[in-house]
Amino acid sequence: MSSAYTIGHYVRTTLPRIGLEFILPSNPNISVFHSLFKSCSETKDSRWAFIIFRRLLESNVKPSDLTFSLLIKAYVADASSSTVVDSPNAKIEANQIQTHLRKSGFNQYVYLTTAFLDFYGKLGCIYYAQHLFEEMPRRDVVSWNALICGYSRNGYDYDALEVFVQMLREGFSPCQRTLVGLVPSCGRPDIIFQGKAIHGFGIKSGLDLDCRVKNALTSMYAKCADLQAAEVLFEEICEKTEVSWNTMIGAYGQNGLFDEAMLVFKQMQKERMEVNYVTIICLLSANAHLDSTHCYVIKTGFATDASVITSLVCSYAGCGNIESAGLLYNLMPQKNLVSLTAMISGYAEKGNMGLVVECFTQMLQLKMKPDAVAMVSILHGFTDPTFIGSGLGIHAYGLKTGLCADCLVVNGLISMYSKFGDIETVFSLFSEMGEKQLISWNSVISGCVQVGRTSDAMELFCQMRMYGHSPDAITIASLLAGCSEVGFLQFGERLHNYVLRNNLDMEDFLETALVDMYIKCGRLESAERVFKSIKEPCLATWNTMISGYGLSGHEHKALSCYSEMQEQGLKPDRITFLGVLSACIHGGLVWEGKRYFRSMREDFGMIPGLQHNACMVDLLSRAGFLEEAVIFVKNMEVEPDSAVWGALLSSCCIHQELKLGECLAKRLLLLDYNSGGLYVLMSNLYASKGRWDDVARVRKMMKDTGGDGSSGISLIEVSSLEKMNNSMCLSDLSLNTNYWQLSSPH
DNA sequence: CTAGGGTTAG
Repeated sequence: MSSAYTIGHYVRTTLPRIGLEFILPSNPNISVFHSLFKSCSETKDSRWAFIIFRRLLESNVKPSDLTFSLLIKAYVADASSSTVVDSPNAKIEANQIQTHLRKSGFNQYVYLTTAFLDFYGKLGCIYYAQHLFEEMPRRDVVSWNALICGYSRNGYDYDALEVFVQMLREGFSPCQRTLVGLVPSCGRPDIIFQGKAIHGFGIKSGLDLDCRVKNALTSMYAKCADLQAAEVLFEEICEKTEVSWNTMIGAYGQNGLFDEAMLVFKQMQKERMEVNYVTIICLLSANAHLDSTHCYVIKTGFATDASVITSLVCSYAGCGNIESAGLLYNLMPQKNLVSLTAMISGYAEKGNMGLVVECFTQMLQLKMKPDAVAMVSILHGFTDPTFIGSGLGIHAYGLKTGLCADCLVVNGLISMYSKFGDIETVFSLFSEMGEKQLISWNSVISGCVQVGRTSDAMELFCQMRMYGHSPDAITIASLLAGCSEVGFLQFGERLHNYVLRNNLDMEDFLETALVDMYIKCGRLESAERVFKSIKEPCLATWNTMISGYGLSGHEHKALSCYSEMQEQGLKPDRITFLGVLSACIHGGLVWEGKRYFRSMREDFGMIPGLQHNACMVDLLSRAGFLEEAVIFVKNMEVEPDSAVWGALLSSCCIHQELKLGECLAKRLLLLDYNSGGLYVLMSNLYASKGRWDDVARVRKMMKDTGGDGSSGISLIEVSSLEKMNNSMCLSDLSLNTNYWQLSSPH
């Protein structure tokens, strides 16, 4: 025994560098191989396990059941790290070992088949596990546990529950481990009811007294946002382990209670609990102060832990500090899919698609297998039609690899094609989807609104209700945006009512969408009412209200709204200034406009963009200061674009400045600005001077270039009434029919 | 048993 141990120890330290032949005696016996397998387990390195097994067969040594047990243990010990799980070899090797197991007849040992079953579950090969289980002539509680755990950890939550019921029916008595494997499957709002039943079962059987069962239950309730239940369970645990504490930190973090998470962490240290790497990961996901946590990681020596570094990369990338994320990522000796995906999503958020594509290439070079989440992160970056080529490429990659079968990926594709304006592809992707989740409906509805097909969005909304989905804040916000676009006030009001009656979470974007809808539909008072009801409007909502006042011709209200916003301690952004400046244009407030334009740079350090400059040109020229406007354009730091020249030109129309107008029109044509608007303006300009020949000439030019202006569309609300009523009677929006009759058409 | 990457809105 002692010599075997020595060999094992020797192997552990030197195996990777010297060949196996060097260590093996000429006539090795079985115990030598056993101790080699043991050392693989100890070092959590299964890379040599298969080679050793081959040598064993070559040496004509007959394996025993213990051989297989130790061999599979070597794999399972390594399976906790992701390397063996990601390795395609592990699956093939396990298959081969299993064949030998059958040949030698040792598969009659329940414990050996169960060990394989468990390993297949850990590798994610759940169908192999299932198959093995079905083939087993005899099973024990451990076999059932392994199958339940396999289903559970691979996301087959219903199957896990079903197997549990079957297990009870066949008269097996669950143990603590059964529940520990099963309970994580119930951490979903749709099956928390079953989770509570299991909890009850645990109480009745006394199995819930086990700390690990209680940990799992705590986490289950936290995942369903039932923090009270989680707290009660946590308190109930007599001997809390570090896992219990981590679970509670995670519970608060997942539900946005960051201060509470921090308190639990402090309490944990007070109780002299040992902080482990999962604690750090939980803290990071609970929005702990990034710099301090990073320091803490370095001081406590967790900086060598790959999972911790991965989490740090994710946190830095998530808060927009992609530089720090990149520095850390580059220092990682062993890159992994999660950290690289975090990098991709950071670059995508910043719109740096060059680097996104580079990361994707790196992913393939490093032989990582992109999964659905990685795909979605990449797709997310393709924000406009300039990326159609790369977007199609990624779509093709998804088709080839089978990743497009994942509805996550299809959702990503739907929103990408919406941004490309390719609504036909959106529809075909959507119709080919099997089970359509709420998020898929939302994606396609928002896609319709984005490309200006509001009536299709409404129709889809009806269908969505027919399929039994309840709209959420995002559905409503998308539809409200559609209402704003076509001025569909009554539908917008119904949506508002739906929000109020169903206590939908009044998130920032929903409030903003409501205010915007009322403004665009010409209901300033309603917009004001909604705005005043908001406790703490966010910057976007303030911006909407400011520009709304401007749009409605209340420039002074817009400006006082702007001051009020600053009194609330909010800092304006570029969009705020667009609202403020356009309000000045509407009111002809030249002096004020100039002041705000200056303030943008002097008080807030923002460099005015093209749009801000166009506003100034518009402001000056409309008010008749054409000469000053021209000087302003000449002094601009950025190259003027069509909007700037267009603003000048339209003022020439108002002030009948023919010569300047002609000069500007030429410039615009040189900019390749070939829009009907330009010809219409010029035609009007000539008409104002009575130069009818020129009018005819411009009109002909317009026809020749095919730019006959965009035809106007008039929308009357009543025309959509029927469609809307259809939608309403399917939803509980229509339950209140009185409202519908009482509200007079506006 | 606890844990890290993602989607719809803006």
